[in-house]
Amino acid sequence: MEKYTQALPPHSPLHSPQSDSEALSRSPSRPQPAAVQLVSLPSTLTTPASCLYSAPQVSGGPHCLNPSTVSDQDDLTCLSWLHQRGNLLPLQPLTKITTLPQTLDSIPVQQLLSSPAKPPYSFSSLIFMAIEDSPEKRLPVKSIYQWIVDNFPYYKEAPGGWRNSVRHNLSLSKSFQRIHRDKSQSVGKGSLWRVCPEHRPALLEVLRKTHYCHRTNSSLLNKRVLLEAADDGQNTLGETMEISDLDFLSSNLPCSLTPDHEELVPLESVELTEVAGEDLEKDPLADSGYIELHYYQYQQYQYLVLPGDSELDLESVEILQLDAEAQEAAGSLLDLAGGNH
DNA sequence: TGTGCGGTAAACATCT
DNA sequence: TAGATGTTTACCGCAC
Repeated sequence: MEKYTQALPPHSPLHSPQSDSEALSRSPSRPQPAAVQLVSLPSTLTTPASCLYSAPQVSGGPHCLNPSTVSDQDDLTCLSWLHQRGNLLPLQPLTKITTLPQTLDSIPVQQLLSSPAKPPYSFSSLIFMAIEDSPEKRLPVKSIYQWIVDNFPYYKEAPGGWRNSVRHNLSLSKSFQRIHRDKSQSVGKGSLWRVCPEHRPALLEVLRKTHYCHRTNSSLLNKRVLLEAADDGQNTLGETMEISDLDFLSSNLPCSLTPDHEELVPLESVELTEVAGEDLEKDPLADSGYIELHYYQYQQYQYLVLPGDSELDLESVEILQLDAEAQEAAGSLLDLAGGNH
């Protein structure tokens, strides 16, 4: 069993409604008073699907989210969450994830991702992410293509017209600047493209909103459905459940199947070791302006446990994660977090 | 209904 | 010369 913790600023501008994304795996629900939420997160999927659940499990992953490490980030343009997630596919395999097969373990990842959905991100966002994900923060158009293909398999099989759209966006959008290559180092065709610094916050905002909109539109976020499924001893997706306390884990039902005969985590066999168990009684960060998230690993699933008195729901957590990353990327984490630092 | 935005297609020019 | 790259225009659908 592994445990991951990370502290996040609770009052970001994103902490409001919710966004979506990898969130597929963490279907949101409003927390009951003094409740602990548990979310099982399949973690066996490998790239690119793993990014759906990668936040806590990628090595060094949360560093960009942890305010304590902000100062370690010399590069304020860091979008290392792109690296942490591996990609932003979370929004893509929605249909796949929501229709988990009988036995997740027995289904090849490739099959799960056989027909990825079109990413909700605009081409501007895709280009932005691609460029930001590059070490030099500048890329030739060809590398932008490659990044998109690598991170969004949808485009691997999509007709070539999207490349035209990428070029169209690069040329048309004021958010991107063309940098003429030094002839001395001219290798290959074309110029390098970079993100126009003054438009970067706007791009981040668009990216965040895309995240948000997609999530709020997701049926996965329908708490009622989840609760009803729970009442039936079922878990709609094997992803989210809401419980009153941790005792539930050791005492409640064995896993049951969803109407789709999805295989769920056998809860009765889960042993959660709260490394810092007292945290659940009183969050030592309660007055610090941060909340602490507890991640547990059990077999192929991960569990996220929130303090019961937290006013955050899972969507908010998701939002916070993205937001914290985006804020840091923008170099304005402290400002957006309300100066709790 | 008008407007803005994003996606797509196409034509054309330029560059390697 | 071919293919990649860059620019521009036009059209469509959607959301507000």
